Amino acid sequence: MQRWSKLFIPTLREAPADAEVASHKFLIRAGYVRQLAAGIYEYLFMAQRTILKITGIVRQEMDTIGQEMYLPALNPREVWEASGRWSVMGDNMFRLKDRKGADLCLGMTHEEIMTDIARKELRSYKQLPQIWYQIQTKFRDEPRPKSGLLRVRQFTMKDAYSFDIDRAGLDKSFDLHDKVYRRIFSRCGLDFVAVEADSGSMGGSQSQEFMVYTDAGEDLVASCGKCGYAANLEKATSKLEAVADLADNPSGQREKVHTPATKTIDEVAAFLKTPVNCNMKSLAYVLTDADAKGEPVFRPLLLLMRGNDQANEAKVSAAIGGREYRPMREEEIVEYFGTAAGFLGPVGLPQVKLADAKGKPAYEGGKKDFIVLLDKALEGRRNLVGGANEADHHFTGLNLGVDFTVTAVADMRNVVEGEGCPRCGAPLKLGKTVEIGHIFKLGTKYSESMGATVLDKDGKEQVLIMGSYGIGVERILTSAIEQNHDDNGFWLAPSIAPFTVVVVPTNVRDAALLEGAEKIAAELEAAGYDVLLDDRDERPGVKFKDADLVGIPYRVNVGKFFAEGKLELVERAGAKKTEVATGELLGHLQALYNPRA
RNA sequence: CGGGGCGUAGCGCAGCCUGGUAGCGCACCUGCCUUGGGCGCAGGGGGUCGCAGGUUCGAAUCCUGUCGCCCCGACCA
Repeated sequence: MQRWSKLFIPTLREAPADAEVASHKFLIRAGYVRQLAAGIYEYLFMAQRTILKITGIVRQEMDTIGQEMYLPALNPREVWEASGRWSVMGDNMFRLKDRKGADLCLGMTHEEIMTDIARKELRSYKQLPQIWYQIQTKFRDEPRPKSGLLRVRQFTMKDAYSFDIDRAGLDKSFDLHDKVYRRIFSRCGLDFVAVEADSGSMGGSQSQEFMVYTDAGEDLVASCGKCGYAANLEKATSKLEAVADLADNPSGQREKVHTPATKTIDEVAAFLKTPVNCNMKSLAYVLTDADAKGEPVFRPLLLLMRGNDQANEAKVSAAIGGREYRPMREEEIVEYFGTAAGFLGPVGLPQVKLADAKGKPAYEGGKKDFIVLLDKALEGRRNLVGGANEADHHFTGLNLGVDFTVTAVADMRNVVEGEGCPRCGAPLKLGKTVEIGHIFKLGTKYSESMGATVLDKDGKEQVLIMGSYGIGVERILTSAIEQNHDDNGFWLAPSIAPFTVVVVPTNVRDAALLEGAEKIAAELEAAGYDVLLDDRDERPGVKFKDADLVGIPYRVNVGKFFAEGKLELVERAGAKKTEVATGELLGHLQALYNPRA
C-alpha cells in the first residue's frame, strides 16, 4: 500500500499551454511525466509504475515464444556500415565520436546487432528457429517530435528478431508474433486493429502494423467495414471506377494546344473543358542515389498521375527502391525541362532504366536522363492531356507507347475515402491512427548483407531468414489515454494502471474515517490489488478531482456513510457510483476486476 | 529544411505598442476556519523577464544576434 501523502505525484490544475493532444495534457497534469527537451521526457513515479506494468505484460507474453536479452544502445559504426544503413538512416540517427575519434551511434533499432550475434554464433540449422527479444531504449532524431509522448526522440521499445532456416519457418515466427501481439494489446485494454503496412527503411517482403484509432494519430488507415480489409494508406489499394477516355483528336495524333495562364491541373481541365481525370499530372522530383564509388548521384524523377490523384510518399519511395527523393527546385525544373512548372510533361524526355534495389552501380546514362513512373490508375488510359514542356502549352491525345514511354508502372496514388475495397468492393473508410506495433518479414536483407549463415541438413551454407517485430511501449500508454479520457482526466485498464484502486477517506482528521480507510486499503491489498491510500489532509473535492485525473480505474470513498457501515465504489470509466456495505466491498470489486483471477 | 507562434515565479497569464524600481490567478509556506467535487479569511516566500551584445541617464519593453519550445508544411507544377 502506498500513501499519497508520502508520494510525489505533482498534479496540475491547468495543462501546459503547448500541450495539444489529450494524452500529452493529461500525462503532464496527472504528474506522470515532465519534459526535458523536445521529444525527451522524464518519467516520474506514476508513469514508471505504468510502464513497468506494461513491460511486465509484454515480457510475460513474449516469454511464451522467445528469449529476452539486453543489447547495447551504443553501437559502433562498423556494424551499421555492414548492413548499409549507416548512410540510409541519415539525420534520423544520433551519431557521436569516442575519445579516439571513432564513430558511434545510438541504436534506433537492433537488426544489425542481433544479426551480428547470429552471424558470430549460429552455425547449424539445428539451432533454429530462434526468437530473441529485448525491452530497451531507442534513440531517433525525429525531424519533428510532437504530441507529447506520441512522437519522441527517446523511447522504450520491445524489439524482437526471428531467425529461421526457410520461408515456412519465417511464416511461423511471424504468425507467433501476430498472436502474441494481439494478446498483449488486448491485455493492455486497447481497442486496436491489425493492418497491412509498408516496410519502409526496414526492408522485407511483408509487414503488418497494429494500430489504435484516434484523432491524435499521424497515420491514415483505409478499412472496409464489410470484409475486414484494413491497410495503412501507404499500402492501401482500391477498386477504381472506370473513367471514360477522351475521343481521338481529329488528326488521330497528339495535338499541341495553347493553354495560356493555366498552371494548375484544375485550370487546365477547366480551360480545355476536359474531366480532371483525363488530365495527366506531372510531378517533378530529384532522387538521390550512389554511384559505384558511393558518391551521391542525382537523377530527375517524373511521376505521372491522374489529375485529381495525390502521390503517396511511401508508395513512391517503394517504387524507387527506397532511395531518397525531394521535390525538384524551380531552377532545376527549367534546367531539366527547358520550361517553368505548370506545363511539364513526359513527351521527349530522355530516360534510363530503373536499377533494382540491389543494383550496385546505380544508373547509367546521361545526367539529364529521367526515371519516369506512371501511376497504375493511368495504365491503359488513352488520349490523355499533359504538359508540352513549353510555356502556355499542353498536349491533348497523348498515348503511352506512341507519344511517350515510361520507366515503370507503379501504384503511387493515395486511396480516397469511399473508393471500393480491393477485396469486396464495399466503400472504404479512412481513419487516423497511432501505430503501437509493427511486425516485418525481413527475409535475407540483413543476414545477406552481413553474412549470417548456417549449414543446412546437406551441409550447404544457407542465409538466415529473418523477421523483426516491434512494440512502442509508451505508445500503449498514450493511446490508452487517447482512447479513454474525459474533461476530468483518464482511466487505464487495471492491468496497466499505476494503481488499481484508490481509497479516499474524505477527512483524515476524522480518526474513524482514516482508520477505516487504512483497514479497507490493507484488506484490498491482501486480495492482490495495487492500493493507493489518499491520506492527504485535503478537502474531499481536491481528492476526488485528483483521483479522477490520474488514471486509476477504481475508487473507494470512505466518508459520510461510513458510520452506517457503507462505502462508495466508483468506477472511473463510466463515473458509476455504487453504495456498498463495508463487508461487501471486496466482492463487488472482484466482480469488476480480480487481480488473482 | 520552409513558414508561423511563443519564451516574464512550479502552472496559466498580463505588462512590451508609447522605455522610468515586475504584476495577477492557481500552486507553495504559517495561522485560523472549513470538511462530499479544486472552501473561506489573514499573513508570507519565490522571478538575473531564455541568453549575449547594442541604443539610452535608464531596457521585460527599442535594435541585432543567438538558443530553446510549440504548431503547420516539407506532395499535387
